[in-house]
Amino acid sequence: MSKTNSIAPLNTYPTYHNPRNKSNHAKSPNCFIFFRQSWTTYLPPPNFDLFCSSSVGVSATLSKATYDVAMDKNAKIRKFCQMGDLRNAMELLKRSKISELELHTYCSVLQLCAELKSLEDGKRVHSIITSNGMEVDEVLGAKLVFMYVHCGDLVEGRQILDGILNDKIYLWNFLMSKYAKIGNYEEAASLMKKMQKLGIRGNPFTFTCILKCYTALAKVRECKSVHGYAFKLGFGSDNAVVNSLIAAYFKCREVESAHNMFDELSDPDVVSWNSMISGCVMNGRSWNGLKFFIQMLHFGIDMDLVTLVNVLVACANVGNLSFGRALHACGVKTGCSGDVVFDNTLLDMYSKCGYLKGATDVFVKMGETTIVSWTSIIAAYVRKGLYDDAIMLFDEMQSKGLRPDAYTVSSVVHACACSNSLDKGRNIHNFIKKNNMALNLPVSNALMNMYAKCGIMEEAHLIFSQIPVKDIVSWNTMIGGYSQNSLPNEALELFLDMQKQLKPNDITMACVLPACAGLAALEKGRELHGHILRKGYFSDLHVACALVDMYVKCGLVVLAQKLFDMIPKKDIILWTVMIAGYGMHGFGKEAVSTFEKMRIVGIGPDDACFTSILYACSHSGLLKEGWKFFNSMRSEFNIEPKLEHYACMVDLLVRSGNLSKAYKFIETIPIKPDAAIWGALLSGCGIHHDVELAEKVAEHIFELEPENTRYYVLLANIYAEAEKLEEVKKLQTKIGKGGFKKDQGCSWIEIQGKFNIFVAGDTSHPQAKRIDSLLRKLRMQMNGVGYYNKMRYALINADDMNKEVLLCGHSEKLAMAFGILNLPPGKTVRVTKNLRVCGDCHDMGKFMSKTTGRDIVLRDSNRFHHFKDGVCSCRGFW
DNA sequence: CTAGGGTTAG
Repeated sequence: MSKTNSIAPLNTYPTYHNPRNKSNHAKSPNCFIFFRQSWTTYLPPPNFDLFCSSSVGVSATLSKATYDVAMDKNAKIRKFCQMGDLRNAMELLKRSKISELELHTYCSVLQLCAELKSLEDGKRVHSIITSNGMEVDEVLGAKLVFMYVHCGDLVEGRQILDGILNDKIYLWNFLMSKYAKIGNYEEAASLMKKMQKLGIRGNPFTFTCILKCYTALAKVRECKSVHGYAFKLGFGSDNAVVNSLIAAYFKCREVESAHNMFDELSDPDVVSWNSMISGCVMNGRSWNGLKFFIQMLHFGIDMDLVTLVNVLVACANVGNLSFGRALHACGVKTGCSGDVVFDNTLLDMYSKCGYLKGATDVFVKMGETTIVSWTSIIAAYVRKGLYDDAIMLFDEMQSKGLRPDAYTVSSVVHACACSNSLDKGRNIHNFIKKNNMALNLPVSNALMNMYAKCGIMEEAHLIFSQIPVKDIVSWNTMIGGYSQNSLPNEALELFLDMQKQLKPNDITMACVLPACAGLAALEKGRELHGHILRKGYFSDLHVACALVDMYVKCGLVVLAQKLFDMIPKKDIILWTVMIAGYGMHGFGKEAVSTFEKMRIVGIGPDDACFTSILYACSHSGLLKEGWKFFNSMRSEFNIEPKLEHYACMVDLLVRSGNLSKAYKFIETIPIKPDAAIWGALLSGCGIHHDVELAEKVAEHIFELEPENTRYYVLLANIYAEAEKLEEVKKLQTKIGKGGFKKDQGCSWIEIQGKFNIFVAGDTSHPQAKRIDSLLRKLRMQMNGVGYYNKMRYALINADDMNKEVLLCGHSEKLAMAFGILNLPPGKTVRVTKNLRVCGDCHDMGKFMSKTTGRDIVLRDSNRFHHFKDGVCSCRGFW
């Protein structure tokens, strides 16, 4: 079976929304300077007497003498604080008597502790305050909260805030924003609820912060409720609040609400426009995002760095290179180019627009590179199929001392998957284990995909089973992996498991359908077709293609063709599937005309497509056409034939009886022929009874694949037909001793969604007697009209030799008979066999179709046989 | 003293 019949790569993943943890860029490294400047505004109030006679009791009772000393000490400590000398301030504080210290001195020290983020000193001041018996009132409490929160002890800060019930909004906001920053959105939300309970009015900061939290928690209803509350308090026209709402709605996929918010803004600023652009992009409406950008320029709003970054992403998504170049120019003009984030995004834009040179140019000119730059340039090489370069870049990056993150690793694992580099893949897997990155879901998914692509499903499954919370990509990857590795049962089983937890999507369909195709599970396939129609997945080319392929392989070519005709934009893979489909069913002329139609619509054939058309020609005996296509590969399309193309040509020669030509042809192949090519010739020797050539050919084969039983059986049959029974016996003992892997012949038929599986000589089936008597009756009739029992077919597979199965016991006969007995009259009997059909069963099929008046479609491991009125569609070509 | 919009992977 040619490889081309499988559909395109199935693991194209859905792009789904990933709420990002935004780093707060406002926290620049010079925040200390910022605090030092603002701190000077917190110098002691001018009227000290007034201050002392207020609620602070301790100093109010001081005598004039102590007062002066105290004044001196307090002033000294505050002086140290002013200069940022925490050490001396602390020393003096510790050495001072309770009676000497004033509230404001404590405040100054706490402020400095906060600025220097010295939690230890802060705590000491706190304990001094407590042991001094100072009342922690609103002023001192606020300062303590500020210190604790600033130093990162949110729990202590929260506790003090709860105790003093300060209604200073900034303190609440401060705590809330810190919780948001560390990702503890639940705690932030609980603060918000407490504020509401206490009747503390929020301000714009409160709302922007809480919206961010609820968005991160994906709480749409809570966002809406905050929306209502903020508007009730009169913040409906505050740009920051409305901008936050726009972002929140977009991230919750409430696109319409976001647009409504924007429309209500009387004076949208650059952030509002940026929010619209990014919102459109993240909701898959990049083109709309670009429109907003143009509109924004019409309104005279100046773009900034964020604008450009957003628009570049949109541009990358729509793949518009020329627009991207214009944006590049904008970046230079506005001074954004040179910024790492801008350059990273620009690089990625070029890469996604397919312009690798542009991406590398940006990369080499970058002064500063980050992990994102490297990941992007690696992904750029992967996108172009330059997998080895990508892997090299990965190594180079590490030698520069940059540590790959989950993004980088995913890209490189993907490169290994695409290039079938199992060894490199394993290396990176080890790296991942060492760095504890296997906990990252996309990384695990990428690894599974890599192992699946390399055909190691056990390894893939091990990873799959260790993922605690699997997403739809995990399931799809695993199902698709089983499908592509010819493990359709495992694929379907997993598909059932998946549905207990998740709803399948379009990609799931494209992953399961090949499993149905593999098993010829028509009922299941139809069920999926229904689901696809209800969900509107047919518009996805991958899905449509998989559906066509499924129907082809379930034997319903006409239906497959109808679906094929309905697909408006066909790609090369779809055309290839249809051509291969016709080929499998022996509709060579249709295959050729489909190929020509494809040429007319301007799609150039690739090498896989040529395999399909050559395969079709050989299976329909189209000798002349076959050679024409084969020769055109080089002359017209500049495609160098691969082994599989040569194999088709050998097949074609063999089928048309040109055995010696085929032998000579094999000798001229510039690539070393494999066992399959010689095997095609060997079976040709069987059909044309050429024992001498068969022996010569078999030598080549046994050298290449000494453990493949198939070829021993093939040769044994050739000997059997030539009545060289001694030779047959020799081979039989060889096979018996060899302990070779045997393919057991088995056939199955699906009736009302249930699979009935038959193996050769099986008498355990509940209907075994009925089947047997039907077959006996048919056999007698056959003999009566001149068919005779052809002993030469008796050795069609290795199993037969061991079990000495009688002719009549072949699994495909049993399955066909079972179908005739159990399907309503007029319904086509569809049987699938895992090996090639044997000649006697083929005769039986033809005869059955005539005497019972039934259409029988038999799919074997090589092609389809449509039995109708005593004739088979293969016309002897199989 | 606290805020709203931004880059990389499958």
